[in-house]
Amino acid sequence: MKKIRTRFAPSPTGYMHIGNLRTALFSYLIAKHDNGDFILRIEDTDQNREVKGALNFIYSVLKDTHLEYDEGPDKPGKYGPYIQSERLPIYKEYADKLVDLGGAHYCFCSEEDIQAQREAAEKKGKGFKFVDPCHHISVEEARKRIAAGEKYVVRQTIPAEGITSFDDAVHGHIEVENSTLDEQILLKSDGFPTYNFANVIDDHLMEINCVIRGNEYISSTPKYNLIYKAFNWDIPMYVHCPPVMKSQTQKLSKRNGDASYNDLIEKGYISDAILNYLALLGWAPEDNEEIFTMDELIKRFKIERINASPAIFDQDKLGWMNGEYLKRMPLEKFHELAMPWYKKVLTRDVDLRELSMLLQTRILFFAEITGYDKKVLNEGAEEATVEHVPSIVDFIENTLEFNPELYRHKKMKTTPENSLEALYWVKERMEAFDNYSDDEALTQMFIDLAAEKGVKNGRVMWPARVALSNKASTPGGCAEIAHILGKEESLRRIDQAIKDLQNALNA
RNA sequence: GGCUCUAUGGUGAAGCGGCUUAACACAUCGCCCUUUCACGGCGACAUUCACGAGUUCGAAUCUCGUUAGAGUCACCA
Repeated sequence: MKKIRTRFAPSPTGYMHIGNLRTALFSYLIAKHDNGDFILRIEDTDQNREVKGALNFIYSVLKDTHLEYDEGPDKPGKYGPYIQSERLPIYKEYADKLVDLGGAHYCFCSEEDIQAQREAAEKKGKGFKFVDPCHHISVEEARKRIAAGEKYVVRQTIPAEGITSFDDAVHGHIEVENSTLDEQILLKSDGFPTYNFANVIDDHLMEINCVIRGNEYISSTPKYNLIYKAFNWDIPMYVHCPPVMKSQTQKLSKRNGDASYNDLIEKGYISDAILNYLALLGWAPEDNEEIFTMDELIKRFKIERINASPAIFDQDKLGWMNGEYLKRMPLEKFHELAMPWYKKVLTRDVDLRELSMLLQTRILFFAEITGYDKKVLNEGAEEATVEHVPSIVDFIENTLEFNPELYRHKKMKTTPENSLEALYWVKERMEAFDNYSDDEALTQMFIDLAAEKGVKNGRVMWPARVALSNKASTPGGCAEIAHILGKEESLRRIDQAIKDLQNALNA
């Protein structure tokens, strides 16, 4: 069998859609599974949509996701150039050839003409299908008019009758009647090809023999096949991937402000985790494993196991997977990644390594350190509401608002009253204690204290933790927090808590 | 509206005609561990595969229809 060649062909829009990235991943995996080539091609045939810097953006995303391509604009191969706007003469040449072969014709209709036809049809309440009057202009005459400077487009010629079919690796055999196909424009009046034409020409010229793309191209695939046939070229294998949805009825989209790859990175998700999660959207391995390295994915990925139905993007599961990646990495690595996030919210001189140790098993993604905005789509509501999730470590930097009710805990058997008593004990012990960087010694100190007073651990530890944080839940218990805060600050907070509690109880 | 695709729990999904009284994972809810939260451990969570016919000794699995959703019908990709 010939070496498999797949391609990823994004438009430079400056935005990496999750569904798009997933298509790139699948293309990469399919190629590499069989030791094939993965090509990057830039589809920039619409000059109106040019976005500056978008090219570098694509390179950088592919780089940090480790989707390494064998050929691309910045990695020349023998099929270049890999940017469509640099291939204009090629498309012109093949368009003319296709006209000669009877697969296309020149058309001189203006957009206004067509628009008028469409409106007339709509008025009558009929479905519109453009019937091109230029069909009957002979090639010779058309070329004369073109030579004379008339504006024109090249339009695909579709046989009036017959059926065009193709086989899709995920959807099976698909048949369409030619009469339902539109005679789409192949070469625009500005001399640029449309996507519909350029992708066929390029795929053939670049010897792409396995085309992996989104589901939305299924309906135009028969038209592409007609072009392949007119040229008498080999038809590639097709793999049409189901869409990635945000809900049953809505696609994930930029317009709705849905998460893109970059948004996820900005929230502190790990790129490996994102890719791992994406692989599982619409694809399933043979066994029950879910956490895979890229190499494992390459080994296991089989086209037959791509699911045909749409997949809903589940933030919760992504979060879980990201958490798994965080837990599995060495503490050193976690600490290094967490550092920039700490810097955004913590200026106090505290033991950040200790903090990393506590956070590694507790956070799902790094933005939990700084706090973040979360979009909540309520049942039936059109607009998502934005909720701010506070930082998980906010109590370290700032003294949070005092609330005596936090001291009341049924299971710990604590009340504001007996907490005040416990805090006197705690204050005395902590003043006499010095080894704040030793978690075990610190914990032992609390345990001994409880034992001496003849109470359960919780009776002294719960009040201590609340006094140190003013929070119902914190990463780590009183010993860890005292460690992080250090002796001086810890004592300051205990004193403050005692004062606050006294005031509250007197009032 | 025409054409095309899809349909297993809240989510991702396994299942490919009998081994299924439907795996596994996320979420949720219990319980245990425990100085809170988390981690970890244990357990609960679809009598049923959108619905209706049909084929078959036997169907989530095959066929047809219905319904629902999505895609497409641009000088966008």
